[in-house]
Amino acid sequence: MRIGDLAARTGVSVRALRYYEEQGLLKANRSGSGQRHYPESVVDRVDLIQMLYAAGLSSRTIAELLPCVEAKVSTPESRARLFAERDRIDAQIAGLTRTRDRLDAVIASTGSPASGCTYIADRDVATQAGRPAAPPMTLR
Amino acid sequence: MRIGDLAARTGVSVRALRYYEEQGLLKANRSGSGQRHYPESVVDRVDLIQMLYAAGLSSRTIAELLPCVEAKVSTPESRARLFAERDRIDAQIAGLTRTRDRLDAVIASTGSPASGCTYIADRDVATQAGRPAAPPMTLR
DNA sequence: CTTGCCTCTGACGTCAACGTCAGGTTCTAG
DNA sequence: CTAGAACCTGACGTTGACGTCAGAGGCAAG
Repeated sequence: MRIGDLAARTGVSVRALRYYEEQGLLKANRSGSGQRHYPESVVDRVDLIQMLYAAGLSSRTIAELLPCVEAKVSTPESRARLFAERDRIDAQIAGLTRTRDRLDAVIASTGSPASGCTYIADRDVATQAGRPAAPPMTLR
Repeated sequence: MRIGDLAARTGVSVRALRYYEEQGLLKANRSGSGQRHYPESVVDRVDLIQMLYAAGLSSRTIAELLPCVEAKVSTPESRARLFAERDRIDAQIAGLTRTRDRLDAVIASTGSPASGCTYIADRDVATQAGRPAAPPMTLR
C-alpha cells in the first residue's frame, strides 16, 4: 500500500501522513527507490491518531502514548500521561456538555415563537425532540 | 471596572480582552482619556466567550452567535448557525466519549498487572472506580 | 520509449489566538 | 508632586498541523 492509497483509505492527506512520520507517529517500509509502503494495519493506527488529534492531544503526547496503546507497554511516565489525558478528556466532555446545554437553552428561548423571538424557526426544530441524530462523526 | 480588573475576574489576559474587542465580541465604554471601562455584566459575557472558544468555535462564529445568545435576537442565518454548532458540539462529545473509552480500555489492559504490563500502577488507579473526579474545568 | 500519474525531499506559506515588546500617556498612593 | 503601576496603540513574534509549490525521480500502460 503506497501513501496515496493510505491517504484515500483514511481520508487523511498525503502531507499529513508524511508529517505524522516526521513526528514519529508512523513508520513506513521504504522500497529500494525510497517510496513508502504500508501494511494494512496502519489504517487503524492512522484512525487512532486522528481520534487523539481530535481530542486535542499534541503530536508529542500522541507519540508518548502510542507505544502504550499499541504495544501495551508502559513506563510510569506514559501511564501517568495516559491517566492525565483521560481525565482531561473527561473534563473536556463535561465542559462541552455544559456549553451544549447552554446553547440548547438559547435555542429554547429564542426558538419558541412565544418568547419575543424575531423570526420563527426556519429549520426542523422538531426533527425528534430538538436533537437530530448527530452527523456521522465530524469532530472538526 | 478597568481592563486589568476584568482580566483578574475572568482569568483571561488583558491582551485577550483587547483581542475580543477587536473581533467584535466585547464592547467597552471609554473614559475621556481612552481607557476601557466595563460594567459587571461583561464578566458573564467573557465567561461565555471562553466556553465557546473552548468548544472550538472561531471568533467569527462567536461574533455571529453572541447577539443571538444575549439579546435573544436571531436571524434565520444565526439560528441555523446555532443549530449547526449545537450539533457539531454533540458530535464532538460523541467522538470524545469514544476516545475516552478507548483510553479506558488501554488503561484497563496495560493497567492490570495480570496482562503483560511492564510496570504496575504508580498512581491511584482505584481512587473511586478508576475515574477520579475530573479537575475543576481545564478544557484547554 | 514516452506519456502521465505518483512519489520524493526540502522549504516557505497559512491561520487563529494570543504573547511580547516599544514608546508614550494616565491614574493613584504616599 | 512624583514614582510606580496600569493603560494605550501599533506591530512583530509564536505555535501546531498541516497546505502548497518547486524541482527531480519512479512506474505501469500503450
